Amino acid sequence: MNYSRQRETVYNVLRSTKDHPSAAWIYDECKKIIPGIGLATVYRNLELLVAQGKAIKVPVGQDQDRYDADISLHFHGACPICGKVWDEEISAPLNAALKAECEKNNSEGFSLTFFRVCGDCKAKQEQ
Amino acid sequence: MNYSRQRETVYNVLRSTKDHPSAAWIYDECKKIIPGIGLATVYRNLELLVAQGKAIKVPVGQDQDRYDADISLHFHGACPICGKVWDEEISAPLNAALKAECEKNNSEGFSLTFFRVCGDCKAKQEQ
DNA sequence: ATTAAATTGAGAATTATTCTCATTTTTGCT
DNA sequence: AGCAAAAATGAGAATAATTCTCAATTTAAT
Repeated sequence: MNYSRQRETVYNVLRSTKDHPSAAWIYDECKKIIPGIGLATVYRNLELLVAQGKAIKVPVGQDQDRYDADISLHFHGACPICGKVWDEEISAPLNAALKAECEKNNSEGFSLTFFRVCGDCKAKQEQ
Repeated sequence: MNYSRQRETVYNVLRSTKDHPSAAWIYDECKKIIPGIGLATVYRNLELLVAQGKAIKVPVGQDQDRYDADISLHFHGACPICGKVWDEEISAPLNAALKAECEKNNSEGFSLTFFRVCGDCKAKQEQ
């Protein structure tokens, strides 16, 4: 695999945030750095990063996929309305139990997501 | 909300399987019972069933969403290649810890999915 | 420098899902 | 049974995220 400035930029942009961004957001950020970058290039390199284990795709059952450069064992909260994704703190015992389970059944990985309406969407509902 | 044969059929088809089918598969099965049923009707009623809490959407980060009429507390395995979804057995302690966590942070629900290449895809890889 | 392999950008193509709207079905009421 | 309002449908158009194609450019080894 050869070096490319585009790939490096996609990775840097993804690493720059904890917001679990969508491909479209990453594309917009990359354009600020490499104005001529193509959307397909962003998708291509995100897919590569995931295949290489340098990023994960966070499935939330919304229209757009979310990406995360944090590949450590951690968990997500997601708003079922707007699709926003955040890191969710869970108890140490649960953390340990999950880690053990994952090792026991030798999964490549797992995804644990709690669904909860986020503050913004709750405010809009109450209007 | 009024009764409709289409809605009942969508629900019955979904309940008839443990395969976590896609909307397209459900549509094909429904057509065997109501040949003239429309695809939009299937989507509409799946969405309704989810909103009513009679089914869940299983996000697996693949192209198509998967649905499940089993709304009990349980967990999934998913193949990252073909998107197949199955029910995954986990240990009682983990089960209890998850239940507690969910109640503690009063989430509407959560999704726990282990990723593992399925037998079919593994066989294809080795060819 | 040269060349083969890898990567890109542009836009077309694909595909899952949602939307629109005229028509049909359901249901409460008489 | 007959009627009207509300709900639901089917068909196909519209939307939107993602993938594909391919000629042109860039990378990296010789």
